[in-house]
Amino acid sequence: MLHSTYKCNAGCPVEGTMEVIGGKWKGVILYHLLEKTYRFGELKKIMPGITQHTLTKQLRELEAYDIVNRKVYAEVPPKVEYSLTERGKSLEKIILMMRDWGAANLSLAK
Amino acid sequence: MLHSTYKCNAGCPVEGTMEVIGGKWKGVILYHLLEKTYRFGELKKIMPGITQHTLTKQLRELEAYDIVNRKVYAEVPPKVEYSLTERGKSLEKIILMMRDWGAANLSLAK
DNA sequence: CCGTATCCTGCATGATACTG
DNA sequence: CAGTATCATGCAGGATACGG
Repeated sequence: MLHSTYKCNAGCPVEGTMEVIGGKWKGVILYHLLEKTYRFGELKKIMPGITQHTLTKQLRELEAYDIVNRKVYAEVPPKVEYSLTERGKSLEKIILMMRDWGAANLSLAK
Repeated sequence: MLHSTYKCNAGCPVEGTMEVIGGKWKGVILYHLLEKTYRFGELKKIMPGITQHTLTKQLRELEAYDIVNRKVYAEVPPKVEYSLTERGKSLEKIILMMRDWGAANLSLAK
């Protein structure tokens, strides 16, 4: 979700943040990682709709922005854990507010 | 930005909010409307990168979510003003936090 | 001035299969 | 288990032209 061809104006920081957390699944990923560290397979399990390919990509992008930390254990079978970096944790309020707003304003329940 | 085929889980409200404000320009639009009411042409002017087509579409989507209000003046030449609804204003904190986070964490300056 | 109508394109996301 | 490699696709967003 990179919009490199941006005519910058006063609203830019807002859009910049959108680019970081604006992927289709990034909000959910961050929301889960807020709670605890997760292994790759666990994330896949709690987000049944996402494919392996896409999950990997979104995690890599979050990693590139220094939002999530990727810890690889040199074991067999492999084990990879994802957690929030300090910068990632600084998004907590935003994520939680988005959750609350969504819960209050959208009829996602059923 | 509708993802109708969603496997819902705990993170859903977050994603729901993302769908509402997650368009490429919606963040900026909302950020500007936070400040004051704008006419269509004014919005276009302060967001030089967006096309008329896309601006119209994003505004219509925000309108559909009851985030912005569209007021048409029966004049010649036509005059259309966009403002935030109450629901739109309730997003203010989120938008401002996104702005602050972006300003603090991204090197968009210059 | 504020749109809508067409047409087009890139890229985010997905499906599927294979590997260290 | 946690990925890459390929290939496919839908749709958000853009270019352009026209209309009330």
